[in-house]
Amino acid sequence: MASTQERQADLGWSLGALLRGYLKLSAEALGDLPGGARGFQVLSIAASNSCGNQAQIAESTGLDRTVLTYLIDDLEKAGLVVRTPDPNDRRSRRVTLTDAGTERLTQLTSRMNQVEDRLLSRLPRDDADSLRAAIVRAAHSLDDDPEGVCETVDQVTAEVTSA
Amino acid sequence: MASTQERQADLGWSLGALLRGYLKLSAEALGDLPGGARGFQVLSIAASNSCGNQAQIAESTGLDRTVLTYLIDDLEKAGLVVRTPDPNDRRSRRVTLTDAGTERLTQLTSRMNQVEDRLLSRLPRDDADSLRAAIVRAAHSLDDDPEGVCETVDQVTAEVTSA
DNA sequence: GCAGATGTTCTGCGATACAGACGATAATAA
DNA sequence: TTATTATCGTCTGTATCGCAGAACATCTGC
Repeated sequence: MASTQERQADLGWSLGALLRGYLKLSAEALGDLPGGARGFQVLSIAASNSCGNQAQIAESTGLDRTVLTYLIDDLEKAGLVVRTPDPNDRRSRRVTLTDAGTERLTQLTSRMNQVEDRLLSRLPRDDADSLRAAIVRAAHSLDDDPEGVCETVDQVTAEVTSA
Repeated sequence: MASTQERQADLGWSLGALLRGYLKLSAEALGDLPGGARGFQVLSIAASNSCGNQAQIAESTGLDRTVLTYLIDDLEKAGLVVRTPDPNDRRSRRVTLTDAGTERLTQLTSRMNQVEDRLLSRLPRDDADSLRAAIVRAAHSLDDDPEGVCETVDQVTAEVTSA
């Protein structure tokens, strides 16, 4: 165990490098999906009925609400989602998948799982599986953070955004 | 072991969430360092005499060379680094730390290690240590990738960039 | 009803990635 | 040597994105 003093503080670099690799592979896998990896995230969230309105999608993805407006516009134009007014609160719009969106998401999820496998393909299989699970667990641990570590931050995108 | 079909393809979201958290905490820890987390990465690379010129720094950090020009300008103005022409190839500039830069980097590395600890502080200590090491290992595994998975990608930043 | 809060959209601004051009320099070929 | 090509750093122009703030509709609480 390296002590704090001895370590090189390269977790940030490592996360950035992994995310860059992920986004690069995603770009191929997602083809012309509006918004690329961001669009895929929005579809995934919309599919999990857990959150309907744009504010929640913005918080979950870390995207700015102003960008989300246009991203959802594009997904809607592509016929993958629809905005429907929430009957309980007409200020907010529920974003739900169309049939075409559901089908597209199913295809893309399979391809994105392959992307994840490829990203970690240099690691021993078991290591890759457990690392993947551990990363997901660590990310979820931030959600409960009372200090709100996981809120939207400007620059994640600037460094790691996908085209 | 979830099969590819059953998984949710949320590694990308998780990496983004972790990086957002990291960048948020970094912003506090780095104060007025030019370029924030990006500036810290440049200082770290300049300190490891391994790579001197800007092209190598750009490749390692995933930053665009045009942005790097201005970022290094700012670090130079702050008296933390100096650009010196490489005597062996006068096209390229070696970026080296000044004494003040070395001192600053030492302080900041300590603070950034604390940031990494805080980021994973919701996990059991041993899990956090091994996860951190595994992430760093996985990131380095991309470097050797013959397919060049780890090259500069636009959007990592858009999603995960630091302020 | 009224004041304040919230959800969405729009505008303006700054930061960033990217493509492309440029000049200086280096490496290679003729 | 000379000419061609490639590389490094810089600069310009364009598009995208995060963010602050305003506007509008709507909800909540008084």
